[in-house]
Amino acid sequence: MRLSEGQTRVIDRASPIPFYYQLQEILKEEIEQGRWQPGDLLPSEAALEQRFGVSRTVIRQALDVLQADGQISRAKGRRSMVAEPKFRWEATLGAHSWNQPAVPNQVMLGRLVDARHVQAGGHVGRLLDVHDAADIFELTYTHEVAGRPVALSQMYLRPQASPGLAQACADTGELPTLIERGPDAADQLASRYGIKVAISDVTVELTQLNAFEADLLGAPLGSAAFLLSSLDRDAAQTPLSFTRAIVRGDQFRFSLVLHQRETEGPTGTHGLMAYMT
Amino acid sequence: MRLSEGQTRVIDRASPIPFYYQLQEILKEEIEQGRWQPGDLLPSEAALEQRFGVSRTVIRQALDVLQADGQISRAKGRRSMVAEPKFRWEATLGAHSWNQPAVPNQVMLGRLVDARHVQAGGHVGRLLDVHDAADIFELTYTHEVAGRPVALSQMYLRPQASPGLAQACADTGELPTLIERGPDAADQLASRYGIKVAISDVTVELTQLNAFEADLLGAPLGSAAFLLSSLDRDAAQTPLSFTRAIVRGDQFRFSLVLHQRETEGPTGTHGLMAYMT
DNA sequence: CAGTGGTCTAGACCACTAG
DNA sequence: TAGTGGTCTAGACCACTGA
Repeated sequence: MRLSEGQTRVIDRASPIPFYYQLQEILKEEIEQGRWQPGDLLPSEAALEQRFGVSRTVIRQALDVLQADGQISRAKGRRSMVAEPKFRWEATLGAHSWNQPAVPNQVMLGRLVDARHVQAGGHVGRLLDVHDAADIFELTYTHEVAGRPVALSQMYLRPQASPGLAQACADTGELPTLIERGPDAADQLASRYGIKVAISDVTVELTQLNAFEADLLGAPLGSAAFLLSSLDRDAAQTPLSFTRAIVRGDQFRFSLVLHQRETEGPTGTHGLMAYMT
Repeated sequence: MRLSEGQTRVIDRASPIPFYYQLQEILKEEIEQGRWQPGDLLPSEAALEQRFGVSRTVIRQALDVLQADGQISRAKGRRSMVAEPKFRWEATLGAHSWNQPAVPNQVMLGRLVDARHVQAGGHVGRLLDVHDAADIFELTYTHEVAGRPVALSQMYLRPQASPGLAQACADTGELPTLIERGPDAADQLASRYGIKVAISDVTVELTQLNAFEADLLGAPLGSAAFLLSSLDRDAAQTPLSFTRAIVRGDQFRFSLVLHQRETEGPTGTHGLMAYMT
């Protein structure tokens, strides 16, 4: 399957591999070989129909795969574009704790877009151990890097999370105005109300964007994303807050540096998978 | 949009929301409400065409979304089936190190399916700092839980990773036979050759299954998956091995318990997202 | 305005499953 | 063998983009 420069790979119509998958492989390879640079426009779907001699359905199935993989971005009325590489979020996990997380050379901006009371009923209320009639704070953030929206998070906060917060709520009956719209609302909670998280139970899974999420993130409906759920407790195991974050899978990857201890037991240590063996 | 029991939601043809997305929401809700249990067969695509009055294209777009989200499983010749819930992989991340990872109440079986020499050229060779002419070991594993294949990993190992391994290679010129086919190959490396990993650089991103991966995992081409890449180094920063693992996103989620230190700095502590703010 | 991608229809053929 | 999902074709209309 090795071809000299300039030659054009074609779809093998006798192959059992579906056309759309062969096509997706061909285009991915051409992108990786630099035929088009990030930001360049791909040929139109009609042009690809001509070049490969298949129907538009096949062209679009192939582009669907490339898009979900983060290789291209598409928008109505515009030709499809080769995407910028994914952002990378880094954290170092040493012998003691998390340390120096960052998106290198980039600033990730969190922006509070909504703050409100919600009824405690349902899943979140149960997790936070708040009975049905009571209120919970819901704080909605968007997160962007280099102007690109990459994530969306919703934090659900118990009014009883700290004495300071409970007092402020009792005084006003409202979400304390100290939680202002801005990038540092989470820090405000920690510094002004003394909310101390001791244990975070974080779950990472894959999902697809629903209409609300797709709209806020400017991404297509149904595209693949990370779903991070985190239940935070204090040292006495009392639940404080629950956070649900959606991170665009086509824009982001996570990177952890794990420092192993020499005194470890016999468990496998070759990468994360070893722990699953 | 609240309907009484037994009533059937229909597609709103005047809505700007695409038919396939409305349909996917309807079916997801019916699954979550228990209209069908895990293992039950959904109506056939033809029956859904009849019920909702849309073309098969729309039906299939909707089922694509549900499948990628892990809600249903599909197979040629058989009706689509409501899927079992995702597996959950757990680890506790304490003040000191990883601890007690597990798939609760389940055993995850790693099985070595292939072991061979490969040329060092390319990406992996550069990462492992091995020059082009030399060989690298490639160990391929599959991982399954409760009989369901959920992951696939390939470990690339430097022959120079430890004096013991280098000696064994010099003796035989082959992959030492001590690495036998079986679930404990990674442990063998640690215990028999004294390979000590000090630092693991793990990257987590989203990808889609290629033909090779889909075949080994018995999953559809192009379905969403986690891609874990791990570069493992010893205490002197010398690269030892590189592992690339594919974990089915429709079958798996990861769960971490983070124990925060009281002496932490001012960084936000409300869940993982706080580190991104 | 023409070009383009997003969505939808109505068909077709095939390989696979299960009765 | 009948039913089913996987793939593919050839059209259509729309909303949006950019010249």
